[in-house]
Amino acid sequence: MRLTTKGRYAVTALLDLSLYQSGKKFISISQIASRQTMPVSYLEQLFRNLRRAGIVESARGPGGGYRLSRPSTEINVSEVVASVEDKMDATQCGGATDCNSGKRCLTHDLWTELNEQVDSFLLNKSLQDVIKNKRTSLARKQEGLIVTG
Amino acid sequence: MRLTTKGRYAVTALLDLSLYQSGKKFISISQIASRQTMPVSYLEQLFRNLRRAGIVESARGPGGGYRLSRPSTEINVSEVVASVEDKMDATQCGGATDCNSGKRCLTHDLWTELNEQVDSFLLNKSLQDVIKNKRTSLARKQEGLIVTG
DNA sequence: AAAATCTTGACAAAATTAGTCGGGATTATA
DNA sequence: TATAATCCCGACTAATTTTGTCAAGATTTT
Repeated sequence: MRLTTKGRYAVTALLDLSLYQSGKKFISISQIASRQTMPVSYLEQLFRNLRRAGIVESARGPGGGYRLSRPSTEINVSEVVASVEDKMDATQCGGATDCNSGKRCLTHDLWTELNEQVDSFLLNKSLQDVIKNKRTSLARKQEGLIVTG
Repeated sequence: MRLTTKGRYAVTALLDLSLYQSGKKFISISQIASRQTMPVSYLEQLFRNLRRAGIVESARGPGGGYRLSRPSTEINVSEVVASVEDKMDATQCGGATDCNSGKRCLTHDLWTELNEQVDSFLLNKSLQDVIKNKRTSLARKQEGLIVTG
């Protein structure tokens, strides 16, 4: 799971959509762009990926635009980020188990584990969670552990 | 907490040091470079930062080199990464609480929380943990939680 | 027909990261 | 004291990645 500003823009754009989309209405890219001060053509690029990933639906022509294809409670941040970022492997060895002349490179498991950690965090965050700024129950439990553990 | 190949190189180099340093002997950069196939001059740059951060000690002249300034159980991955990476703020708004005309930007808390998550993971991993490829007790507890919900 | 909007691929600009280089300082050893 | 090994430093360049633009086209509503 790679995370650059691209992924962050995508999440922000979708949150904007969640907030301003009433019912099944479509929202145009230019509206989002002006509200969130992002370049229109860059957003177009991102929405292309979001649509292919089945996260948003589109309609052309006047009155057209984009809308979420599922309720915001059913879309998690991980899939949003993944849809716009290129794949990265955090291990830097192609994920191969024999990356260091027959045996795993020293840090292989470390980065793999970190990756899992980040991904499970984002998987458990729905767009709605972010909007309500509410921590997931998973997050709360983990925080508890960090304190006591 | 930013994480690029630079930070990963630093961790790998220190693991090499942990593995090949016997007693208080110093290990030269050129040895590490050839074992881990990393450019000498790039390693020099990293070790400069590691030394300033108090993670390694150095000695010049023949027989000189670097050694850990603490046992590998007392050095965590987070500080290693932080010592070579420039500061980044994951929130993309300077960490200010009023990043979006008076109120926090939509994703502010999300990225802050993720950041904390990653950092606490790396903080709880010592170099020794990585070498032994053993999961920290924290990690085990978190994994348990993920499974049980 | 006209205007609004998405769709696409290729391209360009900017920023970041990775890595180099030359010269210097220090220290052990012969 | 000379020599060689090694760290030390700042500035620079090269490579890569990310960010963002552009032009032309396809749909759809009015």
